Amino acid sequence: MPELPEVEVVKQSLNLKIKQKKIEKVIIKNRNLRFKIPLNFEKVLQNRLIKKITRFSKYIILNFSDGSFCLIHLGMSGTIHLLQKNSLNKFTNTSFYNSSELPKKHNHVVIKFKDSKIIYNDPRRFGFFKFIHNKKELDYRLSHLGPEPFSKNFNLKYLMNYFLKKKKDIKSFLIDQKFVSGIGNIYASEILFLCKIHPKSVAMKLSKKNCKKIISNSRTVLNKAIKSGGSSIRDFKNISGRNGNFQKKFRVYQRGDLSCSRNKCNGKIKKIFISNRSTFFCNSCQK
DNA sequence: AAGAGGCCCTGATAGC
DNA sequence: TGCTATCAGGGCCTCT
Repeated sequence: MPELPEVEVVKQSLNLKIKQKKIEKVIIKNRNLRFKIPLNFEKVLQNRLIKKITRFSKYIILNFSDGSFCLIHLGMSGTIHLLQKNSLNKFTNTSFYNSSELPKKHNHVVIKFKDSKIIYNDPRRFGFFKFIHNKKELDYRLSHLGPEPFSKNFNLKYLMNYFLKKKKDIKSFLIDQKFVSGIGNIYASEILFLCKIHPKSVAMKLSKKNCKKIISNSRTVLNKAIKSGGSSIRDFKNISGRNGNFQKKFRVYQRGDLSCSRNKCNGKIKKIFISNRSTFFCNSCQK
């Protein structure tokens, strides 16, 4: 669920709240995330100063002052909550998420600072925390990822060349992080709707014009989503982004059987499965 | 090389 | 009421 825009919103919030803070203590309540958190993780992070928080694709990166990093992935259901000490020295939830109450279950990781702490909650445990020693190791860890949609490397030449012998459908490539990184299942459908391209279109058969559309609409959709604070779907009580409003602007995602919202289009939104992932498109204007 | 499929996990929901 | 089945999907893995 957290795709590039949601992760970007969390990153921005973290930069406002925990930049230049020193980690006083780390508490792991459950090590069994996507990758097992090693036993020395708490000690390794302790006393490190967070210089800044950056993001690549769907990864959040804590940049420490000594050149090391902590790589964080939210998986599908990961959320980060911030608690700050009030004047009575009690922690109050000033979360990045709407829920005024901290979730009771699945609070796996706690990182404490002098006056605040962040809590990582993840019911499905598809996310992870990983300590990275230096820039070289970070680059290696992320080296399998394709360019972000915003990158100048995500250009017409790159697409045309990449698609040369690709017989698979375009929708699968949009969510393939090796091709382009940051787009997930929700935004893939939204992007193709704006392009008027059918999700099952064979990649190698796409015209230059359509490749250009894919590039520009990927950027458009993700930028709009970031400006709307990301998308919040399904569990509105707990996972709803504080400013997450983009779900209200979905043109096709989760709109199966509804009429197409495009001007003068009489089509209907259809839901199909591509590689076991739900995919939404208009049966009239997406060719 | 490319593509298909499976697995990890919990919670919400549907159907009986 | 309580049971079971299905779906949600990001990343990584294996197999052909």
